[in-house]
Amino acid sequence: MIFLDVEELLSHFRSIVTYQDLALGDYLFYQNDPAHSIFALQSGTIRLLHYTNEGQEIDHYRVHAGEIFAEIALFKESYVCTAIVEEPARVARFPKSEFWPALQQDPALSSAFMELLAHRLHQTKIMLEIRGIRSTRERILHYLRYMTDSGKEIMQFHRSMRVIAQDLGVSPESLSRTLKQLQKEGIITRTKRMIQLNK
Amino acid sequence: MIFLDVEELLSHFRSIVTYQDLALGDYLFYQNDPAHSIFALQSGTIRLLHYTNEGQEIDHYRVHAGEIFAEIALFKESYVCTAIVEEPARVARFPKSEFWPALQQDPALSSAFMELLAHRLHQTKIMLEIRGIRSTRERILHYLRYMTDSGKEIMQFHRSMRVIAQDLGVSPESLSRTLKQLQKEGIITRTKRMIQLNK
DNA sequence: CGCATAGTTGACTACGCTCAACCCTGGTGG
DNA sequence: CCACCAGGGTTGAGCGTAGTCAACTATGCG
Repeated sequence: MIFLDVEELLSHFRSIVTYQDLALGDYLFYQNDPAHSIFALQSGTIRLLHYTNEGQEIDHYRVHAGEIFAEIALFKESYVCTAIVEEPARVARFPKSEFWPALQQDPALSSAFMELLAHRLHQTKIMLEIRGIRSTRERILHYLRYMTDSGKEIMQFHRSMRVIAQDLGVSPESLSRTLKQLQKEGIITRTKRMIQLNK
Repeated sequence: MIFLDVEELLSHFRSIVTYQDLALGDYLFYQNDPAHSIFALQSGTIRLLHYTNEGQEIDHYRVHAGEIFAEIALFKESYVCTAIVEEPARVARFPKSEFWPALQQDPALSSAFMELLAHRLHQTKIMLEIRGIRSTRERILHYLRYMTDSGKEIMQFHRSMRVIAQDLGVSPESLSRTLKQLQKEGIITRTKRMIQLNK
């Protein structure tokens, strides 16, 4: 049994998972609260941050639909950061008190979860590298090359252009222009919802 | 027993770890090779990439000194990417055949390793978010805020400016100028090897 | 003491962001 | 069935910022 996506994790733990709807501005947990659960975000956006001694907010990162978050809570007594709802969200809650023992008792489950973490780390590092590329053009090309290869020569995207742009750390306008240019040069071909890289 | 850094991992597994020196251009492993070990990089730089069916290189990311890499190999039959030495490197090798059973048999070890992964994921996502900030100035400020808070108000860096610049996805010149500007505005104070954020 | 390297500064350029208008598509209701 | 609207996507114009390349300075090391 191997799960590499959130869906399988959810279905495996359906008996312990509870769901919760949150409104904009809600706090899901506060830094230093007892670390009681880990979560998967079904929809919406959540911002993780922490506060300095002087009370200043330090941004960590945004969590988007489909992501697991607060896994670190598994290993800590209390949350290391605060979770604020940025777009109305639905979260799935895995209580640590049940989730953790389940992992401990089932080596297969444990290694599957570990694999999930390792896999996400890998993906995140790839995106980090892509965002490190200065030139927008090159950044987009690297992104396309990476995406198209995992997706077999072609990349069809369910995600909107503006989300992809955000992913790349580029303005939507820049993305649009650059894609147009690449198309003009014959490097890619585009149709409705897909981009093909021409070898 | 908890390890959150590579050193402790190395010392705990010193009996199974072997060391290896690599020259520029060497291949540590090839994609599709049987996944036989995971590694920690002691010094140098290694580039991970994979090849498409047409033989084109697709960059994944660079591994720098102090990092563990190829953890995914633990969960796969074969390597998903190729490792090329970009700067002469020294690597520590953990053979999967010994490392994996050790994890399986020792729950404490297993959860420590899991924590290591979760922690790295967290850090990487934070850097990803920072690199997503468009304005160089803001990017640097966020970076400083994050770094100084974990490190108690002050950030002293062993890493060179150009490495930090690379970390931020900014040219060294830009970093230099921006720091100077921030200093002029009284937002930071700088000495030899440290930067302080003034509240 | 001098060389090598890291860091800084300057001048210039161009890339990409912003803001605005516009177009196009799909969904909805008359 | 068509008209309208909303939203995402594209284009245009202008500007500012950050990158590049080069020279120069500071620091550390043999």
